[in-house]
Amino acid sequence: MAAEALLHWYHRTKRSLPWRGESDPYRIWLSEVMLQQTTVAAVGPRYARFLARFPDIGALAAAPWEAVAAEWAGLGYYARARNLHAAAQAVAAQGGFPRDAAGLRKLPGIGAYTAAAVAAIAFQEPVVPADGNVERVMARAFLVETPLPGAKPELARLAQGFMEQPAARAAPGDFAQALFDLGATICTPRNPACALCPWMAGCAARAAGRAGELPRKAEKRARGVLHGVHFLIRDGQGRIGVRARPPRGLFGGMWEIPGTPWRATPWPDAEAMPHAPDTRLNWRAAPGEALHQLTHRDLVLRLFIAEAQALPPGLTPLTSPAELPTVMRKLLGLAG
DNA sequence: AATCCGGGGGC
DNA sequence: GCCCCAGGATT
Repeated sequence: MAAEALLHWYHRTKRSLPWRGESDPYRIWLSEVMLQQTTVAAVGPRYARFLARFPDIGALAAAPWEAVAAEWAGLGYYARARNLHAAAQAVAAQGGFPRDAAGLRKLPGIGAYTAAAVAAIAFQEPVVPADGNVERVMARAFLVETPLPGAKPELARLAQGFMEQPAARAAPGDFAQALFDLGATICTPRNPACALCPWMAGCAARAAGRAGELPRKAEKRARGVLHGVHFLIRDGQGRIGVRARPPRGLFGGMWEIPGTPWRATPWPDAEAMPHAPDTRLNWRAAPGEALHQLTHRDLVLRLFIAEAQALPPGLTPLTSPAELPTVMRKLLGLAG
């Protein structure tokens, strides 16, 4: 496979994306973090909105956590926001971004992939970031039968091997993004459009008629169920009370409607009620349940509602439902 | 190496 | 319903 053929295809067909053509490492880094396990379509509007609110690394470093959390709400994987904030403060204290992948890798929230992506795209370091797209392209091009995630090191080595070609080494950022585009538009997980692929002639999986079967993946475990009961308090002004979740774990550091812990067995009302912020209020059950699917869990949440003159101590009035993670907005929907 | 950590879109 | 997404941290 010739790097030059891929680059030629890229320059002819590349997607127009908001972070393409940026050279500011802050903007490249932000796009890479937002795109972790998150689709291009979902990131697009959030990327612009985040930059409008935090236009540079100094603004992000100086912002309070609550502002960052509010901006990230709904995007998922909230540890990304916490690490983004911490990394911004570290970078600001250092006077700027580390200029190579090894230095970037030390920042919170930056792993092997993101370090390589930022180094290649922002600093033209001759490294190839191996994301899901790149792994898929390599598994097919070289007919790698080892299932993921075990095959990751081998696929990353195969990808890095392209940097031996002068055309790739001359444009590491374009080469990385060309691989992303190839995986996203041609070498797709299902029904790859091999006839349009610039690497069709050299692709081993294509020759074997097996492109659609690769990469192989280890079998996944079954999902579990978690049950919870939450308590919505409205004060005299119609405001609702929220509290911050612990900084680590599910929805870490995000606002939540107070409630029971989440556990595998359902909560009977009598057992849940002591977890109400004020057990003396007149709690009534909202109809139905909020169902929310996570990667490894199904959440089943019920809701009780009460009115109070003032919010109990420990609760904060919610400024806007948009500052809640999606699961909490779903729960709020039960209140009608 | 396995598990945890969100939400959305495609099929 | 299942799969996947410009993955990282923790154990």
